Amino acid sequence: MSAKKKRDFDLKKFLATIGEGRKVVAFPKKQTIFTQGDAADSVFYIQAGKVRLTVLSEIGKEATLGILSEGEFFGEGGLAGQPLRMGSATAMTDCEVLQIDKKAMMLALHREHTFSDLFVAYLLSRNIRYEEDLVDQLFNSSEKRLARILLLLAHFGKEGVPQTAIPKMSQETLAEMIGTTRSRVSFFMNRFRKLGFITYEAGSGLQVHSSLLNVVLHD
Amino acid sequence: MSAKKKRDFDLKKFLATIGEGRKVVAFPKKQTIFTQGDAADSVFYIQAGKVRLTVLSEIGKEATLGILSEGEFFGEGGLAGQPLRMGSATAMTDCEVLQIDKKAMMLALHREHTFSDLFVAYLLSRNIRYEEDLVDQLFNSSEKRLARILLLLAHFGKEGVPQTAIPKMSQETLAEMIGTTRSRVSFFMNRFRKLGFITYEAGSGLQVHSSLLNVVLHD
DNA sequence: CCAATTCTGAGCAAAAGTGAACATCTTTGG
DNA sequence: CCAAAGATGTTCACTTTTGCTCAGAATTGG
Repeated sequence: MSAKKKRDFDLKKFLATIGEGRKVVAFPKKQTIFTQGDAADSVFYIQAGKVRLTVLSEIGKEATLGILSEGEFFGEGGLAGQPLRMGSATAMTDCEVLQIDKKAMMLALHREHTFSDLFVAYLLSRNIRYEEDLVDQLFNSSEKRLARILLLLAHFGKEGVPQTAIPKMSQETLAEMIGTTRSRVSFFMNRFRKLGFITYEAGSGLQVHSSLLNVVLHD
Repeated sequence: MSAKKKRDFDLKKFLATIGEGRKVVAFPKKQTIFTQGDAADSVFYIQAGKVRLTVLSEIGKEATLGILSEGEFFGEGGLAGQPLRMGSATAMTDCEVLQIDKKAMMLALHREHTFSDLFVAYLLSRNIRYEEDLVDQLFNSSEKRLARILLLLAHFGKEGVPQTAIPKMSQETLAEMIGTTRSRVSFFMNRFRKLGFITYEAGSGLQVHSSLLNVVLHD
């Protein structure tokens, strides 16, 4: 999308000028970037790779709040005054992230119009996504929620293209994202496969046939 | 809260200087402020009253996404490029809201550091709330979700004070907020009452005994 | 004040979802 | 290559939730 391209360009250009208070960090796949309870004194910006955000409940159940890609921020709660991380961030693939000190970030936001405009745009889009996720939870059954997540994952990064490949992730993770159990996910995945909405052989990549799977959502 | 006081003060002062492209509008209780599908060409800021945000599903089911009070923005989706309202906003009480044209809002954000800082702070806090709502949906049973919403509503506007009065609202609305049915809400409300966690006689105001109700959340 | 509307409390059968177990398959790291 | 760890497909006894329906308050608007 051209809007996204532009954002990336401007952001990278600008972020490079922050100077003090920022650093590029690489995380290998599966590495923890921060953990629930850590001090929240910096913000992250993904330059490459995918990051998974999770939360642990009091009784040790895990939920996945989102999977973020290149060009997205995370860990911004600290800017709003949250002293501690409310969840954890893990690298799903090898990642390169820009870590920006809270103080430097706030200065940059205050100093540079363009940057602040872009950050506002990012926050707005994030708001919209959370709102949609919430609406999905309020309205839909777990079967529909699974269908929706698969469709969203399939469109990852692509624009217009009827992209169908889905980032490798376990049924357990899918279950955590839609708030149900793994056995339920397995059940629906097999149903979708039998109906021809998705394709996969154990282990091989997952392919989503968007136009077909859409049927589930609007049944 | 002093942070909130400060924000209100600064915002009001600043918002007054926008001049063109803004106007104060009064809505009587129950009046619609905008409807899902309307053009999204302005943003609102609540000066007084409470506003309810709802979404209608394809099959006509309604969900309540939030109840906002003085000092909060809504309808900001348009700033992110959404051409139409994705939900509806209704005055729950008599309201006075500031309606700001999208264009004027964007100019103001771009022009005035302080304003942009405050708006970013608002968006961050909204993000956090949505995230919490989503986590709540992913983790908790409808009984716990109801307990949480009651606790949140009880703390409306007050700070520190063990406030217990809850804005008048039907069980139907509560059901819409937590994504369950009214009869379920009725069932749990009676349970909470029998256990002494809340107090209400049909029709009279609802009182929440926070410390007791908290037990439900952490059972 | 009354009629109409809206809210509430209940009950119940049917549907959806849970949690745990167990037997395969796959992947991964020596 | 093999053993261990991780995923997946399935089953099953329970729980929870839904979707009704009904009848009795309570509220609201003339």
